[in-house]
Amino acid sequence: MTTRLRRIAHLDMDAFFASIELLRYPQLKGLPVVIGGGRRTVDDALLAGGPGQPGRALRFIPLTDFPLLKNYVGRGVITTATYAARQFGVGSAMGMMKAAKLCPQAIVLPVDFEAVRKYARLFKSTVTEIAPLMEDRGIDEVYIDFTDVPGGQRGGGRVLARLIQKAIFEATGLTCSVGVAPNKLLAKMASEFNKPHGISIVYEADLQTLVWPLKCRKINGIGPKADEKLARLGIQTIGELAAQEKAFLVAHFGKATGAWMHEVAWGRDNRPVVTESEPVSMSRETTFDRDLHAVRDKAALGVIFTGLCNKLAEDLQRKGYAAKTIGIKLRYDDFKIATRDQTCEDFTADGRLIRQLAGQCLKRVPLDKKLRLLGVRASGLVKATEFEKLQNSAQERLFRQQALGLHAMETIAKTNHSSGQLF
DNA sequence: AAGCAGAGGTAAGGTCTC
DNA sequence: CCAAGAGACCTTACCTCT
Repeated sequence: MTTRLRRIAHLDMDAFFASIELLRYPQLKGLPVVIGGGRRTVDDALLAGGPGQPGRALRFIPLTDFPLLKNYVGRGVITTATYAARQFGVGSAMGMMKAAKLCPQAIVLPVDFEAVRKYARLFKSTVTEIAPLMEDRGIDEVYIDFTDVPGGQRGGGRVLARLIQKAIFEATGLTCSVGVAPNKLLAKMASEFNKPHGISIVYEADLQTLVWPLKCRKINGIGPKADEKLARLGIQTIGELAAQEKAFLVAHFGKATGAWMHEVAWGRDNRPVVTESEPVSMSRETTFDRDLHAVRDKAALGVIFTGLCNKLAEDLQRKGYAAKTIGIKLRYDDFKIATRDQTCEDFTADGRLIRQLAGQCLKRVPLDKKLRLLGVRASGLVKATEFEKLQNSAQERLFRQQALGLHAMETIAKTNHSSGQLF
């Protein structure tokens, strides 16, 4: 009996958001379609025409009635594009205006978050029914530990990958790509090898032939900045990265990052597949329709700021968390970002208190330039049940009640005082 | 009294990902 | 004026405590 090979799969849904729209509007199959545009509805953001309310019975809308990218106005970005649209160089995170220049004839649709969540639940529950050790990696991808799943070793994982791929298609009508490898790092790369609707199986011995020729940028964790720095050092491919002394990488990228780069270039990664995790922070942020001035647009900003705080408080309460640290984020018209944090004595999920703490942060940040974005963040989270336990412990209780009482009074006093001068 | 080392917390900025 | 929103994690600096 041979020992079992560690087999980790990475599963990535193909053009997830766009494919969901193609299920709803089959007449768009094969056409360039982009999904996105920020939080606005398509109707808000378009100059003229459109199919009306997305999500209605629109199967039979004539093609001429769909809104076109060339008519888009606003500040959004592309979330996903169909493969037909990608032919034109349009892709995720690209500004809508830039995309409109590349492919003006593309049809633009808003994200239907409800549908996306529904399909995400469906594909993930399909996966866990077959292979229970699944790690959630956002809305449209997961890692799966095949090692001990029946059939997970056959064909290096190909048999199980095909089974899961088929089950997902039957449950959702959507396709995905799967990579199976000895670890998460390689599995993630492998899932891209045969996109869309592909499977690729990678063994340790494939490192030099399949991985080393790839650009460093293909490593999950090496983004545009690190890639550019590597390029300046004359390092383009993962193989070239693997050829560097660890000490050299540490000297240029720091102790942690340098050592990590050396490891991943050699295909080494022992991170486990993690099925449960606690959130570290929650936030709400919004980009304004136009840049706002801290003094001139004081009233509008105040309304937005309070709204963000209240939404964040709702999020915390709905998910059952309280926060110890409240922070703000500003993006100025020149795209520079400023953040401020404030840690408080008690954990809170209260909109008024969050607004007050965030207001204090706002006083510590320069407000001379126009603002493009405003955000509020809660960190230092604790589960509300734990929070209540703390509150209910006999000695803590009295103290907390006194502190809360004082805080409430302070909050009212300070808010009344400061709301007039902030904006 | 001053200095140092290590741990741990807070704050600000930055990078990366989907 | 092309460049969203949400979240995780890293680095550096600074402070406090021991």
